[in-house]
Amino acid sequence: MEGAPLGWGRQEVDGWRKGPWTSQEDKLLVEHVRQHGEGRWNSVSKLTGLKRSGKSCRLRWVNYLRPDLKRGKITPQEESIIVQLHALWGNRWSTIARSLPGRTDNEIKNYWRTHFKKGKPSKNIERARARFLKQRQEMQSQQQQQQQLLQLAAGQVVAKDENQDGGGARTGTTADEDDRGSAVVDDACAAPSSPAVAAEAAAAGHHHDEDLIMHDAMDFMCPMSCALLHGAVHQGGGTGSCCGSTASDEYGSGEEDGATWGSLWNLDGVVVDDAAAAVACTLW
DNA sequence: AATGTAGTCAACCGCAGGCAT
DNA sequence: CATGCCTGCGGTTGACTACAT
Repeated sequence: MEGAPLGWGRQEVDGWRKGPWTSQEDKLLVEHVRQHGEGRWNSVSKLTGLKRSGKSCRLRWVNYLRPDLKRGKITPQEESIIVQLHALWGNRWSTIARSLPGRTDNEIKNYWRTHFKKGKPSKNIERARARFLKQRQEMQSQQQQQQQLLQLAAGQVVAKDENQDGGGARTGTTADEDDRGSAVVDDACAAPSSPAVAAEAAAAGHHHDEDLIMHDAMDFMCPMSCALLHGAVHQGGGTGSCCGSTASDEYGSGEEDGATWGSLWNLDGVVVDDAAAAVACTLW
């Protein structure tokens, strides 16, 4: 803290430039990525003459230069998503960022720190969070009930099957499926949107835990996600009224929100693959 | 108008995991 | 199998800006 200015005051350390990037450096980096693509960051300095470490180049690209970055303030909708996903995933900023196209983990991290870390969250956020937790609780108890019913039903089916030729009835599957409770949901999900995708996911094991988490998240966000997903997944179907409410019911003005959510949940995103989309809708 | 304070953003650091050798 | 390198992630820091006093 004494002597020479710390941090960005230092212009060069061990031959590497540090501190704020100049537009010239940005240019070089952008040009490099355009020619060689992302990755191999350590070769950037060799190929471009840029006196920046690979790490620094990557960071600059990811957080600032990437063309698909969304500029501007975090919207209330994005804020809600951040809160919900943070409740689920904690400080896994990059994971959260994947659910917010155009936003970087750094941005989200900063946003969280400044808005929620020490201060009190906005009313909007508190409401969102409370609702999320409540619904999650309700869903869990519902699933438990469902499970019990299924177990009862399974018992009956098994009894019947003893007389018939099994036929691979779903309800007669192994205990490990039953104890997950979500097996039924998964199965139901596969039907409406993309059986192939869902089947593939199921076959691959497909991060089952994360899927469950996504069930929760999508469950909560259903008012928004369903409307969109019906548009996106069942393209043109348009009758997506799986929920009582619409995206705009609770989250502000309709058209604008629709657009926002459209971009938020665009299908390039990691989160809303077909299977997850189906999950969200079947839950409602 | 000047100063202090809080908020925001960009960038760095250290660590961990994955992959090639 | 061990080692080293590269990449990605989360935490932290410092500069800048906006707002309040």
